[in-house]
Amino acid sequence: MKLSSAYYLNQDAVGVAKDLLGKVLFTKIDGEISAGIIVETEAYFGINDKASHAYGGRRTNRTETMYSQGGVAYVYLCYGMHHLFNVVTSVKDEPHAVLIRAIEPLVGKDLMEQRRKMPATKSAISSGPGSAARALGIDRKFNTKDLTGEEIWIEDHQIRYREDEIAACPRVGIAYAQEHALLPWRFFVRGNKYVSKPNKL
DNA sequence: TGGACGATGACCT
DNA sequence: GGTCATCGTCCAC
Repeated sequence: MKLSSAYYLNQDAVGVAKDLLGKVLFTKIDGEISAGIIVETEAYFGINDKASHAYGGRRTNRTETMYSQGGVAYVYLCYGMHHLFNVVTSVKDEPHAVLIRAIEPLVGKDLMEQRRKMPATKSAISSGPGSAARALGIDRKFNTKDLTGEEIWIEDHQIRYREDEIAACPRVGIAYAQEHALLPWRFFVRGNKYVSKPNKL
């Protein structure tokens, strides 16, 4: 049920990004559990990906997390106010990661409503990477945490989507990545209301 | 050591 | 469609 450490050693972050759709992301904070179905992801593919923080092999205090062996959380602050959560994949020193861009609330909806100060019926509660992380209570303290531990983990609930239910399109907010901005490394579940905009092809 | 800049979202018209 | 909040990170000085 809980994804094992072996799952995260996969060296194909694009494949993992697609495979994570339908998996369930859990957090347990102060004994309280919340979880959501992953419905939107983006792959950041190693040192040759211009959109990645690790492009060109850049190694800094922040990016060091991405160079860890797969199976840890990479969380960083974006625009001074949003915590973005990534799943680190692949082997040590290969900085691949998958950004979780949206979840569908599944467990602990009341907790999410408190954190987001809006009803769980409203799609904005967990739509977009900043909102999804906040709904689950993920902040910078989760950076480098083990994804097979007791605070944050991912489960396989046998939710499977057909090929035609999954869309692949260019990633969001990375215009600076030039030609790499067009790579279809964003995946989402078609028609799911929690998918962030733009949610059409 | 300072200043530009985000893998965004909320609220406005 | 437009504006702007807000701060850690990175690199040029």
